[in-house]
Amino acid sequence: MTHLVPTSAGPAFPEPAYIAGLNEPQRDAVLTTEGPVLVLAGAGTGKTAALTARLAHLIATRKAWPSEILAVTFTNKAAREMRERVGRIMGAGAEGGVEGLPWLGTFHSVAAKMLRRHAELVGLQSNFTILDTDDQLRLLKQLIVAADLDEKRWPARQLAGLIDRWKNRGWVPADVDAGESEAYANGRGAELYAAYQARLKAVNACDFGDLLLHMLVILKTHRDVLEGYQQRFRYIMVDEYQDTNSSQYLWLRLLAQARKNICCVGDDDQSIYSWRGAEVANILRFEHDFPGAKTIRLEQNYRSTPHILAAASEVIANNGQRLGKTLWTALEAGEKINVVGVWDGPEEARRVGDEIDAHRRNGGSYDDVAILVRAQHQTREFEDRFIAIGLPYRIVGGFRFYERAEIRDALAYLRAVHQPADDLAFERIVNTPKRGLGDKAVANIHLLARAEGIPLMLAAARLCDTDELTGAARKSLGRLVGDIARWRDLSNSLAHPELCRQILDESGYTAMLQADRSTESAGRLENLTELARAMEEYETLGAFLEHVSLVMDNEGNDGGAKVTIMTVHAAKGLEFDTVFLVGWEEGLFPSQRALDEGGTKSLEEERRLAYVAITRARRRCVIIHAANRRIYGQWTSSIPSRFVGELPDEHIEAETTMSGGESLWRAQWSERADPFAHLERGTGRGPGWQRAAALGEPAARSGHGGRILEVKASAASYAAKPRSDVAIGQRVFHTKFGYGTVEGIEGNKLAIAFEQSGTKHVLDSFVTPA
DNA sequence: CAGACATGGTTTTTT
DNA sequence: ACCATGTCTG
Repeated sequence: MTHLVPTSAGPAFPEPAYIAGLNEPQRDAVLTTEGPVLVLAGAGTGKTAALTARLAHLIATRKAWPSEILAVTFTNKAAREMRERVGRIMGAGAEGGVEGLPWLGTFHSVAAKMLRRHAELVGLQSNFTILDTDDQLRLLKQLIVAADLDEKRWPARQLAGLIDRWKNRGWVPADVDAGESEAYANGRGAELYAAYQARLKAVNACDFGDLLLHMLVILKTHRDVLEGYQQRFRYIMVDEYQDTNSSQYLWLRLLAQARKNICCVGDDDQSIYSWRGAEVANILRFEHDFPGAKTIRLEQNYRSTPHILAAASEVIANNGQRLGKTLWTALEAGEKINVVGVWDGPEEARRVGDEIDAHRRNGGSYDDVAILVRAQHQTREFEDRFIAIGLPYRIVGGFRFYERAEIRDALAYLRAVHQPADDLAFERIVNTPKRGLGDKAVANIHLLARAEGIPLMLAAARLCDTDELTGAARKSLGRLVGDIARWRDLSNSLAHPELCRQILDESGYTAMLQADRSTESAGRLENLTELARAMEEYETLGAFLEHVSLVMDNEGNDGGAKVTIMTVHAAKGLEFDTVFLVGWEEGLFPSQRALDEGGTKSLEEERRLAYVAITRARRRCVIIHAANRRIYGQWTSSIPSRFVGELPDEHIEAETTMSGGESLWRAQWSERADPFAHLERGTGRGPGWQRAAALGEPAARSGHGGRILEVKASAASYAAKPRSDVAIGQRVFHTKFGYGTVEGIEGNKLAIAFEQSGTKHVLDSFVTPA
């Protein structure tokens, strides 16, 4: 065991700039380079600053060459930010050269880099493909059918979820015990997992979980490889440690075992990803796992005003299992948190819109503002409203660039060219665009491939030499196989963006989109142009494909200032001057699902989510709850979130837009009384929304009933027959979207090309002939 | 093979 | 209510 003297005392030479700006605990985190260190960094306490300074410090003091440092993050964004900041501190020095670069990246990208070097140890070739969820599901579906299971009863999604969970725990198929296996298809879970792994190997591919799992297996079974990395990585740093899953944890522990210079940064109060395998226990257990570990707490918050910080702290204090921190700030008091009760969803959106307008009139920028929702579907309400009043916004998340069908098709072509054994890619493109190769032809290819144990591509080539296929199909398939071979040759001589364009043209894909005159096809063609352009930044086709499979983000920074609408999850790590926290109602936040099945554990995770949400705000935080909301098309009444009740009175300013309402509802939570107690004898139709619906029949309240009746009326009109006074080509006026031309009529739904806001589908009852 | 109809399932999201 | 997917039918 190596013994190195901890250097927690500062160096004798003048303090470098990267340390000068740090507070005491931050310094401690930077200078305690030896031995295991856990940095508990509360929200907004300068965690990234400390982490980057530490990395810079290790390099600047020559404790390690850059290439001897491993720094892992969870998202590409975090990795990018860290790289940039270290670059700024170090100047050109960090750019590489003889000293190499630090291994800085996401768990998955680092693991992929390692795995490409040792792929053969788990039966893969180093140019293996990394599958995304879509490919994964298609593959699983095939296996489910092959196993003679009803894919309705046992959906591929479920199996994918289970396998993912097992991989997150670091389990290979043999590790799955009967009890776990029982969860799928009467105990055939493990069997299908094994079949899936075999299939992946056969097509020289792995999924995301495999990147870590395969490396874990290699490190466990190949001492030389493990020792190589243990020697190489003198220092290991981990960001967002509370988000690590078991497999990542085991992987880290193996790598850190020899030198024990591991520094993990995280915040147990911000652990919000247990549903994808994160184990808060990893951070709670750190001191136990790494004996002699030093724990450093970063507690000075530089982000939020005292009211916001105090409110957030009070809410999170309701959780049981915590390492505990006391956040404080030197900032001025500022505004209290605004808690606003509104009538319904549309009013919530109106209110937020109005406040943002006011903010703007007072000289604020749209960029300062974020609206944080619990669930993605909540964004629609705001989108509708903001389009109507012309307020610029951006929605973060949702469908990503690389998940779009046309992009995935194009990538499949590239993959088929790059990696001939990529059966999933081949399958995807074999009849896209349509080239007369239907189920029968594809089944034939599969049959031969399976019989011979060869990739589909090869089977297809052989099939063309036989008489198995009829004339047209044979010719068509022959042409495709020939084309792919030709493109593969071309890939050696042609720049890959150009290759991409050529493939899209010659395969008929471009023509297919051009022939499609639907509203989306123009955008799809644009996306493909964008794809080819994006390829220019990568050295090789292989490098590009690796990037795509690991980096699924697409930050379009077009144009001017915009209000940001996103989920609380997506907002972790970000901060905004003004934050609107909307939909704070029981059943929505905390979510019904958390209330129904998770018990205290998932309720505490929801509370951490609330904590993350509040602590995104720098100066102004507005929390809104609505009394009525439309859930799956049904109008439902709801009561304010219990988290609203947990906000301390002295730090909030409550308000309601309903006559005499607010205090009544909030009071129930404030008194910590069971708000459902008086409902028990209600409809008794189960928890959540139904129960809440029984509360005081808000829809019947005088003065407000009118509005809800109005909405109900419009919902009723949905079923009515189409209007006779609108026709295709007619110019109409819509109260939200302005003037437009009718492009299509489906029942009482109209497709209208609006002059201001593009083509939308709207109900005919909302337009008048212009 | 395309287009009409039915079905089911809707928290959070990375990699 | 809405969307994506799967199945049936012409």
